[in-house]
Amino acid sequence: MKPSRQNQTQKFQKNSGQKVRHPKEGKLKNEGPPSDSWSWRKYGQKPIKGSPYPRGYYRCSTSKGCSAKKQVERSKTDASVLIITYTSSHNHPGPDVSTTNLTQLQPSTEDHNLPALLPKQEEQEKEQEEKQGKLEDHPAMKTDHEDHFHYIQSPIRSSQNIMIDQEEDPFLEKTHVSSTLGFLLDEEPLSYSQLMSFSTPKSEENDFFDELEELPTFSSFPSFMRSNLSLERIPSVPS
DNA sequence: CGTGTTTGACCTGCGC
DNA sequence: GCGCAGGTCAAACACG
Repeated sequence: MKPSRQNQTQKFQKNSGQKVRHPKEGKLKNEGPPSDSWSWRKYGQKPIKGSPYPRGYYRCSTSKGCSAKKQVERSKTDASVLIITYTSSHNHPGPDVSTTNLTQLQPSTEDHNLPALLPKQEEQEKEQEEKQGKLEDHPAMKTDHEDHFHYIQSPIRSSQNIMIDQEEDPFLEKTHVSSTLGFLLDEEPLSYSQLMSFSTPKSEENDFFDELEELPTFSSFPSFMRSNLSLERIPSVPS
């Protein structure tokens, strides 16, 4: 039982009837569209210690019973980078993939597709990681054992690297796969086409995506990565 | 009308 | 045992 909370909430809400600001504008500007075609409902936002940017909490609203969640936060080092962490898997088929524009990606089953990342990008990404100092600790990816996997996307212009991190892998020592991974696993049918369309119309970026297309995509990706948690770094172009 | 966003408070877990 | 940080909830408001 937690009655007090409701009381407080009500109180605070009633007292501050002006808390509501610009829902859509704010969110779009800050975090940008969820790069996936699923429907996400924001249910919370919290400032993270050590990070100047708050972290947003989203829940899959595509299906009522879906427990998929995702956390969106900006990289403290690169404000232009969005780090999206997916938790839990969708227990329902993807949204209308055909309706959305994910014509390129088609998960074999209903699962997810993993974009691949070029070797070059890996190098760049590594550099970035070093800068951030966070990736250094986490090998690009380890085997996931539960339900979280991170899908990181870095600024296209700098280096679009996708890496999955399993910080929660006490069992698996950090396997340095960073050099081999190049994938983006994710349950969300999102493709680079989406990314590029939303963040960089430049030829350079296109080039990058172009390369991605040539990549062996996620074929080398174990399904474990797409299982549950993914971290994704999305280049959010600051205005 | 329905969906989604915003926001402060509350709850839980972890570290010291 | 206490404090801190992170994560979640629920009501009101805005937009399509």
